[in-house]
Amino acid sequence: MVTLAEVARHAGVSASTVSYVLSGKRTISTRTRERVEKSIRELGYHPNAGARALASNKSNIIALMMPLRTDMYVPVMMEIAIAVATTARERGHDVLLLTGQEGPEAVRRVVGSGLADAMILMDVELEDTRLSLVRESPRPAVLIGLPADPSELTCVDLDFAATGRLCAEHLAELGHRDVAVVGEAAAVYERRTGFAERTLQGVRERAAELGVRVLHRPCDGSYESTAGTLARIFDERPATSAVIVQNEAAIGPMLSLLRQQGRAVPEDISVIAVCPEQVATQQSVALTSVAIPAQEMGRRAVELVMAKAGAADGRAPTGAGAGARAGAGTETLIELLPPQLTVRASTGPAPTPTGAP
Amino acid sequence: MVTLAEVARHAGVSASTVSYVLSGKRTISTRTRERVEKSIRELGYHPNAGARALASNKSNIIALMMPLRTDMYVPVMMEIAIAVATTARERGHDVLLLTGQEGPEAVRRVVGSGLADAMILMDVELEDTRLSLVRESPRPAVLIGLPADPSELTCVDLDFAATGRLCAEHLAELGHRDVAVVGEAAAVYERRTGFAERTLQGVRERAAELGVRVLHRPCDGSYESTAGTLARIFDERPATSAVIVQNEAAIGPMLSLLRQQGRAVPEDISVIAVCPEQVATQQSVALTSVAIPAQEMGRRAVELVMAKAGAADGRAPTGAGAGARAGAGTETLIELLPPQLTVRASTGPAPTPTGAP
DNA sequence: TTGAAAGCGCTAACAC
DNA sequence: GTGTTAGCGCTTTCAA
Repeated sequence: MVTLAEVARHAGVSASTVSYVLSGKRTISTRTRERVEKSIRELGYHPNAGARALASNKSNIIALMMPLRTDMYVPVMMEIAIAVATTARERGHDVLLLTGQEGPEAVRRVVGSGLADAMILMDVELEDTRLSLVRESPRPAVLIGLPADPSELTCVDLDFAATGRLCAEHLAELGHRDVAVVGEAAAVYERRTGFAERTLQGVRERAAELGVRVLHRPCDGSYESTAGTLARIFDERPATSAVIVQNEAAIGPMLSLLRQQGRAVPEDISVIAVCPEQVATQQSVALTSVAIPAQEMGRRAVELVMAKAGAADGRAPTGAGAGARAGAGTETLIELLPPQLTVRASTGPAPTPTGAP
Repeated sequence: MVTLAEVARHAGVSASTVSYVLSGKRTISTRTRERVEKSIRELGYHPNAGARALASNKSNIIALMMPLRTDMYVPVMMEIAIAVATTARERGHDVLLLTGQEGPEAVRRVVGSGLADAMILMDVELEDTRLSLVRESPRPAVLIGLPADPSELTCVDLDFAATGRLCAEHLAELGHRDVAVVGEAAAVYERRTGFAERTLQGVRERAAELGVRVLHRPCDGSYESTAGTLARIFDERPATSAVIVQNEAAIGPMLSLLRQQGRAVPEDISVIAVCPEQVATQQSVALTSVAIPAQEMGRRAVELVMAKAGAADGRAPTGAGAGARAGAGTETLIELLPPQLTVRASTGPAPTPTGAP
């Protein structure tokens, strides 16, 4: 294994010079730099990660904690994870993958061992057992999702309330007066991240303002469940002319069922989905949708967590020995990404009650 | 930050004793061990990962390299990743997530820096640019997937040829004589992992033996494409009474289309899918399927890579200074997981050509 | 059964 | 602009 010392000898300089060439924390003459870089290349030198972490007290690793549950729509998780990994690499960091399996303990372990410099937690629940640990952690953390009590935390999420409002508005403008919401499974509403409730609240709020009636039904996403949900909706509100779906699994079955029932989209019924772009465009009808900006969420999470890490480094101007907390940051910061509605082929004007115009 | 030295002082023992209590590499009297463990608990000690890696030359980290492309069926990737992470944790390791973005370079970086002790590569292509690096790497690696030339490599994959044979057999036993294969997108067959070809070959081979005719058509999984594929199939082989689908995206549309065409499953047409269990069971008809054992693949990959790491450690009995390679292992090892077919509601006896029995 | 001490490879003062 | 050097916290001989 090639060490920094060997590179130094090979280039005829001191170890610190090599180190500074690598870090750029000191100005080096072009001549020296080039010599060092040449040696590095010729010897095939790679700085040892462990030694670096030990000496600098920074691992250049961000821990990403995935949810334990798998009832979440997986592609979104994956897309976030990939965005996190990509963004982190752009900024010289690697990503450590933690599953929910280990539970809150993982936070302690990773932070305590100095394995990671920072954490990103996905799929945060309203009452998340990891939160107290995060608040006490000396390392910066960012949540993807919005817990019931976000105080002292940094959170990134889609603005689901605005999403709901946007959907209601779009349909109202098209003249719809009876709108149904096909939501997530009932269990999601009970124990979970709250995004479902927030969307629904947004829909109701704006719909009320615009004189649109809203009927909400949860749906577990299976074919049967979707059939049942649709049947109930048209049973209870025969005048329903538009559906907002916030449940990726239910989209396919729903379109299939509408087709079977002879309801044309969008002539007889309009459909808006809250889902990733890919899902919206790959259906039998291209869906008008509000995108779940998975990539952006992942990217912003990394940016925020690294900003916090930087702030923590910068602070405590070497000498003020008082503070106990290293500076994970105590401020509450909630970043809600603005929703964007893309009109495609699944929404159109409300059908006129009977016969011709 | 609590260090090992502090724990030692607190427990009234030497640093090495604490270290050995932690590693179990030396017998410690119960009395001493308990005292040390108590101190560890009371002080909230966590061994520093960087220092450990530096001193022991092992990071206890496995790198997991994900594919760059996203046209792979994502949930399977995710399931493998989670299985890898879980299994690794059970064995005291963490997982570093690498995306394909960085390309082969990532292999060099991670191995060179000692950041990871071993690597697992997912979604290996037939001609994969990472392979030469892997062969030369001093650290053990395991591939998930089977490249064209697996020599000197360790690979885990589902036995897709056997999968194809199993499907052909099942349908033949039910009396089907004309079978169609709805496959992956054409692009997949051209540039990719070869699993699609292997399945197809298995189907053809066994079908030929059993006197069953096979028609294969690629399909990109969109609704339109699936419709086109189905139309062609029934056009060219009106007697087709069974379909084998190896394309998760095409399953939903296909069932929907068959329904529209008034073809009942399984009375008029039998369907077998090659897909994860979850996908098979969540359709409008529970599908007879061969599972993609994502979890098992992830688990085995970790087990194999750790076995190789262990072997590399054990070998070179301290003194035989000759060998250059650290012992990543030069033997070729291919582990093909046996497929398992689960009969559900989508396959049944072939319909009799005309009218009654 | 336990201690003492020599590094592991790098960073970051501190000197010049 | 560059060199010297003292650690970072742990593992692991070697010695008792």
